[in-house]
Amino acid sequence: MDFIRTRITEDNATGRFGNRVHTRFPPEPNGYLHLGHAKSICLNFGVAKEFGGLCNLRFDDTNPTKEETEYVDSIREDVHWLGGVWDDREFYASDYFEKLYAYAEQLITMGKAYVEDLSAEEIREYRGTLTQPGKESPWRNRSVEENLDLFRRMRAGEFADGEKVLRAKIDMASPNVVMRDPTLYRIRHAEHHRTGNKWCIYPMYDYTHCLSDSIEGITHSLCTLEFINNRELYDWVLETLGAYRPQQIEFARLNVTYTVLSKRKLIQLVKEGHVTGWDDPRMPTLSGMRRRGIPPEALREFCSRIGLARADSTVEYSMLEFCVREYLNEHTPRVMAVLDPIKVVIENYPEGQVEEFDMPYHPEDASYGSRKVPFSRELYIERDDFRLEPPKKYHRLAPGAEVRLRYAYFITCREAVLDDAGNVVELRCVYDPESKGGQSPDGRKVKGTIHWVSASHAIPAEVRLYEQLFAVENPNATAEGQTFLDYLNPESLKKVEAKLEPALASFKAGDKMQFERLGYFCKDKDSTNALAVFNRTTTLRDTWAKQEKKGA
RNA sequence: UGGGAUGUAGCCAAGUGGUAAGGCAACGGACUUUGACUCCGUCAUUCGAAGGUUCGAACCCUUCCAUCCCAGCCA
Repeated sequence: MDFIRTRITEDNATGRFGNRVHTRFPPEPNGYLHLGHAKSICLNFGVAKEFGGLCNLRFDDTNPTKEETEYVDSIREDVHWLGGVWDDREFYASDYFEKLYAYAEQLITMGKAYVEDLSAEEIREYRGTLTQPGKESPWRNRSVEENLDLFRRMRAGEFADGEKVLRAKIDMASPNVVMRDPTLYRIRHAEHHRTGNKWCIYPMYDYTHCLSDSIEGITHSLCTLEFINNRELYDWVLETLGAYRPQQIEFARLNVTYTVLSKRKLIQLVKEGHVTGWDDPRMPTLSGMRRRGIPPEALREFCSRIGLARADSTVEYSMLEFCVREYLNEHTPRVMAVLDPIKVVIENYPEGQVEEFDMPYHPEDASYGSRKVPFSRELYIERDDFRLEPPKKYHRLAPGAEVRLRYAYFITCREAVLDDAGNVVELRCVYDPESKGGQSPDGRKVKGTIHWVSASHAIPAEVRLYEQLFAVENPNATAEGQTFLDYLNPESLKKVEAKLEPALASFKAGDKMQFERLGYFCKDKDSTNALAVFNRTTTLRDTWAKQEKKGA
């Protein structure tokens, strides 16, 4: 059990929150959700479920200049997709603006907040530095009456953006910079995606978040480590207002190798066109991963496997890959596709003859059923499954070598036809009619089994082969004069024209399947009636490739 | 150089005074009509370092070192 669940268990044992467990997932609708959010979603919704509690979905929309409804729609969809259930508890910080305002007046009345006339730059200067205390503003000791009047006029729109702010009166000498009279409200004459033009003053995060948690009766407010300094202010606001106080607990945010998980960087990738959009299958966004074919179950498993702690950490991408393969291996039909076709002619197979083989969709799960796959004289096999000069231990096709065509026949390569440039353009083979189904009555063994597709029955498709978006483990660690964009992987997307077995025609966009011996794929929404498009979610583990590479 | 947080294997991560779980990766091997899957095995004499307390320390104490976060009218 991780430290957060341990803590909740303790709180329940002491009855601190009356055995209630109520969490919330509080995204700001200023971008799409990504893998880092998945950790938070799994945690918040997971904890609530495990302890018989509830988890709210709350949009932290206090900055009208950055937030858009497009983002709230995508967030709603992504959380739901990942398995978050919030019933009717979909809240918005902006729903609380009126209450927040009343609390602010209360703070002023208590002499705990004041209207500041200093400019942003002056405030910064007065704040001091990390090693030097700040100094008090000349406006810090205005009367309650004057503060109240000014604050009301701020709300009424009498002042321009930046002219005034409301600050908490705490301690300009605090070693915690967050406590040096933090800004509570700023003036923004901007349209808000939900409240329109009703407001021109907007509350800041520190002030809004704690009160929103309080209003919703949250028990455990889980957030990432960088907010640990803000906890003192979180507690201060609620305590001085005498409001119900949830417990904030911080955990380490997720980092993953070969990717970036910062909204700023992701938005840049989209806006500058380095990817096709937020849902580009190379993006670590939930929508991107969904389109890539990564199932939510795999993401949830990943989140539970990476654990939860307070130490900064970077999880290897292979961990995610493992979870994806683990799930897809069990839950996906097998099918045959040739991505880099080379033609095979079976010389002793009658011209015009077509046989159909019944092949199971899943070798270990009969409930997947089967489909018929046509076999004929001319086939396609994978270019990589043939070598003119096979290396040691290569047990696929080569001149003179015999191999099994999956679920069909044994074939032996008689001859490779080359073009002028020396490229293999066709393989002339013979088959053993006795080996129908893939076994020979004389009991002879063939080491290799390769996949294939009947040439005349094959349907064409575009297959998009993805690799890591970044070529280095940590794109955030930039050398002098470089940005993370300098580490983009030029090979991250390769499109190939593939040949598919006919049964693939019945798959729909979003369907996931394994192309035997190649990897897991997902039919893309870009598919048209004329051309199907598939995304490679991930390859299969390939120990042969690894072995061969090592030998080379 | 103020304050806060964190250091256990290549990567995550348990462990909270009784002699270093587990997963991923890696490496061997078995099986195999997917070189997949599955299965078996190997992988920390040592827990950031040095001292100290104790019969006994990754856990307690002291000092040191390293990394991360904070000086938005962002969240």
